[in-house]
Amino acid sequence: MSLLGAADGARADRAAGAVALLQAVADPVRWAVLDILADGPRCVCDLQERIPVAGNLLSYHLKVLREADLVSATRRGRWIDYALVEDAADRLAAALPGARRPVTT
Amino acid sequence: MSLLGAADGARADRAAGAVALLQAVADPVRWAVLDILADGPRCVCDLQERIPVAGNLLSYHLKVLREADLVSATRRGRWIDYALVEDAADRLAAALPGARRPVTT
DNA sequence: CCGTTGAATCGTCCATGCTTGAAACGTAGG
DNA sequence: CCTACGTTTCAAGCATGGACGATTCAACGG
Repeated sequence: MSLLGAADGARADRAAGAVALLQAVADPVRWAVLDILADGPRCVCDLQERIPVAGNLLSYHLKVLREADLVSATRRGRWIDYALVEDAADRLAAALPGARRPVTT
Repeated sequence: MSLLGAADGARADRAAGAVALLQAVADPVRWAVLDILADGPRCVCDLQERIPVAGNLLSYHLKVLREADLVSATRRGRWIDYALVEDAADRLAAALPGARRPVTT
């Protein structure tokens, strides 16, 4: 029960996952990626022309988002399409402090 | 127009403030503080007994939250009460990527 | 095959933010 | 006043995450 006192069990359970999720979003590049993907799936090359950062750097941030289970990647020939995971928006909303519903890990 | 290409003006406008807000929340201590304050105002000593971190450290994180305009502090005698700013929840919800409404700075 | 393109991975460097300990500040009480 | 308490501020140390360059991988086209 990492941070909160033993009395706050339920709160502590939400905390770890919620913070991890928010940390994934709280970066300029990753926020931009998610905001673009909110409009629908995009291939990496498409993201790259809208977010002016080095290709390898974008790849790094996509990996972080993948490991947070916020986006999914599917190869389409030479390209790779990224899309928001279906419940991404819900999980993020639930991760905000004070949210009534728990974070689904 | 920091990150997003010139074509994404509106998105870029939201980005900076949104990320700043999310960065303030994406920390275990600050998340715990906000989650507790969501139930109502609390004095620092009250927060301190529910979040087992050093006093000065808690004070540091409270300052970050103050500077993000998420919480307000008012002195009551020897103690200082912290409370969520009224529109804190709305501002946070609006800061999530894909949110339809812009972030009010 | 071989070159090219889209994308991911690796190794390294650097800055930023969290943590810690000590000191300072404001308030109340004896 | 002088002390005690609650809280903040200051001056470090330290770790971690993000940036960069070079390399690797996978798919397609000639």
